Amino acid sequence: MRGRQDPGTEQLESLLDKPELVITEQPKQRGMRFRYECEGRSAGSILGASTTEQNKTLPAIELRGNVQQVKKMKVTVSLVTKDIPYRPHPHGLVGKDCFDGVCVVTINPRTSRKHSFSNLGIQCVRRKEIDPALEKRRSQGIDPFHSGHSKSIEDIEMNVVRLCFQCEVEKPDGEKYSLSPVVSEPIYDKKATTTSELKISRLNVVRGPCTGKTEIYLLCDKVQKDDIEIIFTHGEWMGKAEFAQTDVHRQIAVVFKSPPFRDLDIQEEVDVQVQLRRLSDHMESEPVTFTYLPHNPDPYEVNRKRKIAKDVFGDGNRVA
DNA sequence: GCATAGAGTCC
DNA sequence: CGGACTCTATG
Repeated sequence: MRGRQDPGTEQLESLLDKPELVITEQPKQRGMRFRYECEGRSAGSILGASTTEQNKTLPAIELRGNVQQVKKMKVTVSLVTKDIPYRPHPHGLVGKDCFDGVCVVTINPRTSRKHSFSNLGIQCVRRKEIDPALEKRRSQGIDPFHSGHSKSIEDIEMNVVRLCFQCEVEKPDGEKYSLSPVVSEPIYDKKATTTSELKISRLNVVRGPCTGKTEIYLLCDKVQKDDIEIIFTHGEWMGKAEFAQTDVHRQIAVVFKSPPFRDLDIQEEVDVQVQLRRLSDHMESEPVTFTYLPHNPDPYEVNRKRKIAKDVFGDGNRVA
């Protein structure tokens, strides 16, 4: 920019001049339960977002830029609220390198500019401990975005946090300065039904007429009766199951009626997908299969006999 | 008092 | 780690 001849190179160099902290592996957003202090210390480990069954990854950060100007770096990880302004969160981090709810690591970027965080757990505080916990953060000097810890904070979402990485860099001459803090994607408490993963356990009926109205019992992990729907899909088509909130039994079962399929004249079975969907965040469960059966308005099978006759003696386009 | 669901504990 | 239990808040 600035009318230089080679803006690409200049841009790159200016980037290199300014060290910058980046998250190279986000934390996995769902699947981990926040643990209370009373549940013991091993609060599990936050995994990386790209974790698979075969290959576990970990949340990781990296210092980008001109590392020659950095003697060492101190990274402080704390929890902040999901929404802006990112306030200190009363919940704490426990596990490796964690003390008083905060994780601190010192890194020599000339040795490794990356760091991955293993064995990080989220320890939740009880509601009555929110204020003391926030007071503790204040005494620790943790307030990455200078939110000022605004006073009445009963409206903190307790089921979701973000990791916040603060980085203090020390130059060779001993001078220290702080980089812009970086926040991760939100991490949701698995135990909270408002945000947990949706899962269909089983259906008692998996086949029914394409005209719908089949009564089906669905067992599932805990849902909220006022925030859930059941969708049937097949390609572009979608139908919604019919049920009332009173048909949701203690959060773990739903009795509903299948919707009619788009095509009531199907001649063969059609498999469709059934999913739970949360209204508030559009999260969907893994699908289970339901099979629509042809409606039979032809009790004497006149059409079927005609069809057979056509297939056998017809126009020659069909060969058995 | 009853029912429901969220919070917190226990194993 | 996850199920199940108890306790508590709400209506």
